[in-house]
Amino acid sequence: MSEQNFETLMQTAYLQTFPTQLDLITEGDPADFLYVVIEGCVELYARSNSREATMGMVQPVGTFILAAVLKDAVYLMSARTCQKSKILLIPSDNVREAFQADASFTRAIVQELASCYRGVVKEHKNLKLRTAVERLANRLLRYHRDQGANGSLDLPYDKRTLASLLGMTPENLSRAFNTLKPYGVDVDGSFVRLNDTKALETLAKPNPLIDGRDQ
Amino acid sequence: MSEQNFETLMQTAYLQTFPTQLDLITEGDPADFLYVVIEGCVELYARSNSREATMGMVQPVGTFILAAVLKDAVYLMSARTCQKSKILLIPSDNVREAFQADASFTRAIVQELASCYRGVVKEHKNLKLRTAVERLANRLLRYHRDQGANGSLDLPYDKRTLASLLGMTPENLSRAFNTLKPYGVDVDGSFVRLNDTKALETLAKPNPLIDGRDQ
DNA sequence: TTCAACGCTTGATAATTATCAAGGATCGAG
DNA sequence: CTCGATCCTTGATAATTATCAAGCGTTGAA
Repeated sequence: MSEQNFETLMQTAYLQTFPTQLDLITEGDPADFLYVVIEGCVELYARSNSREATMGMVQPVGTFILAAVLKDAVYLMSARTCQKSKILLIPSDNVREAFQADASFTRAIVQELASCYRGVVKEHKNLKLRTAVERLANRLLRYHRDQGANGSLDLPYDKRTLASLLGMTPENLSRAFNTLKPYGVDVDGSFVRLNDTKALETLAKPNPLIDGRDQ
Repeated sequence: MSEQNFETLMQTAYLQTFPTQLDLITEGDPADFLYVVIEGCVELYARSNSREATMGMVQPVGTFILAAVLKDAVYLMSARTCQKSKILLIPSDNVREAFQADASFTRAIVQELASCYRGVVKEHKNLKLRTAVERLANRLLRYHRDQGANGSLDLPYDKRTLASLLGMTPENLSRAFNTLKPYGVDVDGSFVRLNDTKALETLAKPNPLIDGRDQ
C-alpha cells in the first residue's frame, strides 16, 4: 500500500505487549480490532456446550480475525496468548477505511484472507479424512520439514494444546506417540527424534493438499 | 462493479448445463475457472488415502473455488454436480484482471470470500465440538428454520451425502435418526417431521456462532 | 528444603463411531 | 410386470476415541 496510507493506518493502531495466557478476544463479541501477532504466539479456540477446542495457532507475522473485521461481524473464535506476546491492534473501522481507499492494501488483504481460507479447508480435510494417529504423524513430519529436516524437531506448543489442535484428548496424544514408537518416533518432553522418516511417511501418507506449506 | 467491466468479464464466461453426478473439477488441478452455480446443486468433496469426505454443498447463487482462483493455486477440493445444474465458468485470468481493474468488484469478492471463510470455520467448530447425534440434531433444526419452521422439513440431499457432510457413515446417520426418535423426530424418506422442537433444541443446544445463517 | 501445583502418562473402562454382512424397499429399464 | 441396481436400514462386531482415576516427575514458591 502507499506509504502515506500505511502511516495513516498505523497512527490509529496500538502496539501492546501481553503476558502469557491472557484472553484477547471472546467469540460473539463485535470485531473492534484487527490483530497482528508481532512476537510470541496466539491460540485461537472455540467453545460450545462445555467443550473447548483449539482452532489454530498464530505466529509472527500473522493476522487473526480478519474475516470478522471485513464483514463487520462478531468474532467466531476466541483468542489468548500462549506466550508473552507483542501484538498490534488496528481498529476495525480504520482497516475498512484503508480497504476502501487503497487498492494495493485491498489486494494484499485478499491474499491474506485467501490463505487463511485455504488453511482452514486443509485443517478440515485433515480432521475428516484421517485418524488421530495419522494426524499426529503428519504433524510431526510437518514440524520436521519446517525446522530443517535434520532428524529431530521441537514441539512448538505444550502437549495439551497440540492435542486439542489435532482434535484429540491429551491422554490420546500420549497413546498416539506410543503407537508411533515402532515407526522410529522417540519423544523426550518437547523434543522429538525421528529415526525412520521413511516408515513414518508410509504410515502418515502425507498429502501436499493437506500438509503443504504453500498452495 | 461497473456495467462495462461486468460486460467485459461476462463475455469471457461460459454458461453451461451439466448432467447430474458429473465431475467438474479435481483437487490438485490448477484453478482455470471460477465457478458460479446458477441452477441445481454442486457437492464439494475431498479424497485422501482412499477415504472421501463431502466438504460442502453449493446452491444458487453461490461460487466455489474462489480462493484458489485469487491465489492462482491448485484446487484443494473436487466438485461434482448432484443434480442437473446450470453453471457459469469464468476464466481465472479474467477474474484476476477484473479484480485488479474494478475496486467495487474487488470489495464484492472480499465479502464473498470472507463469508466462505466463516462458513468453513463454523463447519470446523461443528465437527470439533459436537458428537454425531448433536450435529444431526442441529442440522435438522437449521433446515427446519430455513424452510419456514412449520414443523416439518425436507432433506435437501440424499442421506449418503448428508452423512458425509456431517462427518459420519450412512449407517451411523440411520442410527442417529433412531436416537432422535424420542425427541420427536419422525423420518419418512427425505421428509422429516419435528414433533417436539423444544426437546430437540435441548439436546442439540444450537449455537448462532455455529449454526447462524449470517454472522 | 519441602510441598503443592501442574503437566504428562498409564491403566481400566465406557462411549462413540466404523466396518462388514445381510435384508428390505424403491425405482427405472427392458 | 419383472429384474437388477441402488439406497437405506439393521444387526453383530471391531476399532477408535473419550473418560475417570491414579501416579510420576518437574517446577516454583514459601
